[in-house]
Amino acid sequence: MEHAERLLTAAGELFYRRGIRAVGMDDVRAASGVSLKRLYQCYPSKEALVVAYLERRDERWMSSLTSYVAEHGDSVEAVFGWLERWFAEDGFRGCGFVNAYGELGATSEAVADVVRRHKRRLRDYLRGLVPDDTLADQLLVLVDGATVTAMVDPEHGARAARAAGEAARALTAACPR
Amino acid sequence: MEHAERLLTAAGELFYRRGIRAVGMDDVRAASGVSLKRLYQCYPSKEALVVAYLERRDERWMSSLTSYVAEHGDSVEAVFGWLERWFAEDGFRGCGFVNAYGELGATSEAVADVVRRHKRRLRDYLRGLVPDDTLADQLLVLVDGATVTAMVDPEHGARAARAAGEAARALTAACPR
DNA sequence: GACACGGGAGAACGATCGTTCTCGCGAGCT
DNA sequence: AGCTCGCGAGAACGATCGTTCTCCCGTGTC
Repeated sequence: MEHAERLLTAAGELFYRRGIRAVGMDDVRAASGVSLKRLYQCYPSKEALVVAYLERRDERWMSSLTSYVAEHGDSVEAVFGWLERWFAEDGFRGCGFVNAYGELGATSEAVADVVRRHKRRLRDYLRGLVPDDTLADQLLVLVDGATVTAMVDPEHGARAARAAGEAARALTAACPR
Repeated sequence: MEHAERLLTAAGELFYRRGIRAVGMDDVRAASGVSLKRLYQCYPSKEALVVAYLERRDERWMSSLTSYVAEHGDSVEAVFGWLERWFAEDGFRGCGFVNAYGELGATSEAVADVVRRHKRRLRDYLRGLVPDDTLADQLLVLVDGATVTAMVDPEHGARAARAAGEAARALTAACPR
């Protein structure tokens, strides 16, 4: 069933770019070329589609980050190099999870859950890169903060990423090895 | 005309807690006690009400932060002390501007603008607290990152604020005075 | 060829939204 | 008292949403 795949690709694009509530199920149908009937066979409700979108985004986003960082010697700096590239991508619009949480976190517990899981996974991954728990918390804060700053002010996204990266380097260097 | 005030108070509460698109104009009417007719006299559209909400939120949020920090000797650490208190407030749900941008930034240029102005004002204020431009960028990233982390994981909001505060202190100390 | 069936296109449905309109009451002026 | 005007309550309107249903055609099987 490649329909689910086409649906997730189209829905992901739309949800991320426009915001979730701004996208109707008929928009997803039109963008994916999958009929409404089959859409509801694959995902019985919009909420289910949204959760699937976020779960797929989690997988792809995390694996893109981790493989890039692994290719660069698992260094903390590589995390911010990856961020800088991400911020420069066409259609970058901040963290899809934070945006989803702001929109639906108060309404849908399922959405809030998958966002929390994603952030926990990210923190756990960062924790593996550094020798210290507090440092992992700080890295997470820097990553999310740089993402927010780059979203609101796309022209200075690179500056935000570099400032965060320098902060991370300084903090890491100051930390006992 | 105190109607505008009552409207902004009620609308602000609802928009912030539930998300903007989740709140109907009739919800605002019910919560404020102001008739629909007068609502549209004060704010000719929902977008106008949203913009007014964000502008008022900007004023109050900034003045709460700046007056607290001023009372604590204009120290950078006070910024994060204030954040920690904010995160612990009932009904804290992250940065209203980031949430609004994620929801409506792609749809409404007016909303995107007021969010950008707020973040620029915040950065300018932080710039006055530190001797360095890059440091101001880093502070902004830390503030927004801590806010996002505290929103998604409210139990560890205080931990995020303290980690960010320690990061800020370390970065400030490392910076030439 | 007859027939059952699955799926696509899109109409239909009920809810809700932003916005406007109607109606009727009550205060203030002459 | 009579008249006017502003306002509140809420119905109405048109659009749009999530979801379901109808209709019809193409295909595979006997």
